[in-house]
Amino acid sequence: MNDAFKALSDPTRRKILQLLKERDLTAGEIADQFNISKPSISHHLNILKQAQLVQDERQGQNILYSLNLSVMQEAMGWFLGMIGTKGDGHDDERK
Amino acid sequence: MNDAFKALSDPTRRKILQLLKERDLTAGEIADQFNISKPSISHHLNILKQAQLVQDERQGQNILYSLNLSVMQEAMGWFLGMIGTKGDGHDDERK
DNA sequence: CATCTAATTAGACAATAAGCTAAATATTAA
DNA sequence: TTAATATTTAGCTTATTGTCTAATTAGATG
Repeated sequence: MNDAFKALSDPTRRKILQLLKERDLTAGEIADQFNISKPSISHHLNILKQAQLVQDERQGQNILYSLNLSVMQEAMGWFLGMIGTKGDGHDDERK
Repeated sequence: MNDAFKALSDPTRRKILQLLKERDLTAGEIADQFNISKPSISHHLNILKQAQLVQDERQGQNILYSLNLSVMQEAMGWFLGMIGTKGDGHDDERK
């Protein structure tokens, strides 16, 4: 979960996720969208993979990346908890 | 928005936000919850303030911090967009 | 005004992270 | 098996970040 937040803190990685939202892409197709060297993109992809935000699958010469939404949903749960009723779970706010 | 994601990437700062969810706290009260020096906490608070995730208000000798949920809601919007229908907005997926 | 408390600012330092080039691995194809 | 393509791994450099101590600012109080 901490890995996910760390991974999401980089704008390049967030953009990669947005690209993968449209469709699955190979490492090369992803790299083509950025002015960043392929090894650097590979590194970003690895960080996203560690955080379980993406999955990869070799398809012949290519490696196809796809979104893994389950961790993203977890992260969203964190926000929901944060936005929920102020003070929930501790103080007694009943009227 | 990028500042918000950056701010959220640190576990100490996320914990600060969770404390503030329960109730508004002074800088000192926040610092008391951590094994980290006051200046370091002050720095974290400043990052949260830059990201507009918290607000501060001086009250006499103390400075009271409180959550600002609007940016958090924006960030959650990002997740909602990500979790929404795959490929939305670009490919034609009508059946 | 002198002093005490609360909090921040300044400056230093070690660890982390993002980027690059060059080299290595894996797969396909000639 | 040699060559070509796709991707990753290794190693390095620079920038950013989290932490600390010491010094400063701001308000409250004797």
